[in-house]
Amino acid sequence: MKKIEHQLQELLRGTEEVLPDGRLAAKLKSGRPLVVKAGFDPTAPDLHIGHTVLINKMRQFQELGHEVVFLIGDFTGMIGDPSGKNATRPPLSPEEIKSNAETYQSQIFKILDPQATRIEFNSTWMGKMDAAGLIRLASHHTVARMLERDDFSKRYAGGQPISIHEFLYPIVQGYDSVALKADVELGGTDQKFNLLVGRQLQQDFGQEPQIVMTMPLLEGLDGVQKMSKSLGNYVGITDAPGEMFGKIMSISDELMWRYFELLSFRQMQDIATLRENIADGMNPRDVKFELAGEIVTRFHHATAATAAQEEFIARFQQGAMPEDIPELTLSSADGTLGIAHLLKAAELVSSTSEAFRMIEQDAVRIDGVRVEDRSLMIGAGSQAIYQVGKRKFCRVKLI
RNA sequence: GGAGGGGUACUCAAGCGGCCAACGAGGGCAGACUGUAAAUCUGCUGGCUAAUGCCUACGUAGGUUCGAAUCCUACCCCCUCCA
Repeated sequence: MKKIEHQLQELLRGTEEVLPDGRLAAKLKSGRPLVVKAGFDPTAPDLHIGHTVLINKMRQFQELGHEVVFLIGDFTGMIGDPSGKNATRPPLSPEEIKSNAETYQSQIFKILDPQATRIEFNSTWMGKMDAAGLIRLASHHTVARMLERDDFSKRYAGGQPISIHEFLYPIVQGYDSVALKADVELGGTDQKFNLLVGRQLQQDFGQEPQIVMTMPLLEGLDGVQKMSKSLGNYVGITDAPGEMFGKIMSISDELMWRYFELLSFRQMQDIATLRENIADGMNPRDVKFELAGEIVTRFHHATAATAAQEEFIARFQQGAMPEDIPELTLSSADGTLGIAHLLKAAELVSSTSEAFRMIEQDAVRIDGVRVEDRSLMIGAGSQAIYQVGKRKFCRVKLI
């Protein structure tokens, strides 16, 4: 194992908070592999790269020789974590939980070493616990402490309902740490309260309390709001290489450094060097290529990354058409079709009204030539590439 | 159970009988600029139509009126205060 200082430096990279202060070094000094736990609520089966910030941290622990436990909260999934939400969340069915958990596993091994990762389900111990046991467990925490949690207190003050079972979520999550004898628990900043409950329960159960490490929630492509599927500002880890590459290239130069810190496996020193290079006049775009390439390689292959970059250069720097343009054959009723209808049929626009707007805004091209006449009729037998804006293309054959 | 306030486009939020497909802001899209961006500037942002124009929309259902998002009635939902 590497030296303590070295381990610490790497482990602290990008972390939001490590509690309690200074205790991590002491744990590391014990010399034994630490049990590092991170729990996942099986609600969102499709991960985006924002979720991988945490998984990357797990990987670091793994590389340093610690025992990483990927805990799937199948039991807690039945409760539905209220963290960060101002409303009660509907619980999942056992079938949904099962299939989501499987999706998780297939996705995380793009980052974690499958051999060295321990996967646990908290139903293993929680499923066996009877009602009396749960009541006994619940006696370890108080309502007042529960209400310290921001979202609970807000809802309580705001007169919104809090179901009793929601109080059980942090308690069960905390008990997971007891069951696993966790040394460290990782989570997003929104998990801080739950993670701290784990410390308290461990102490009650006569264990040394775990170290709590929180990771920031990654900003989305817009650089402002948190990355989330519902906001559409995300990069999914199952996105196609070209799409993934393009999305990362679209982030601002400033945000790029944040992504380097939280998503790249490069050493911080390397990243500092890149910063210097840009200060010396290097094009930030080329550095962003490095980042995009690394991410695409991680979730696909190095060859896919190279291809994505070449395509990107061809398309945006040289204005070439993309290679994989969808093809479509349309038939016309009377041998001719209005441009607006054609664009709508090709799903390049959502309505003919939108098609007209796009034409008026100089956004429509046929084989690279701008369309200016909104009443343009396309004759049967023609074949051309239709383009709306910079990104939407379709090769349409009209018969 | 009682009293009051409110439900408007993707979101927030004006309008309070005709000039309203509905001010403004955010978001989104497009164009210019660029490094692909970001920032900035400009435009667009219900549907149908070659076009004049037509149709559908302001919680729901009716009504008054030449004419309603705006007035009336009933209903549904949300919020605040009291019990």
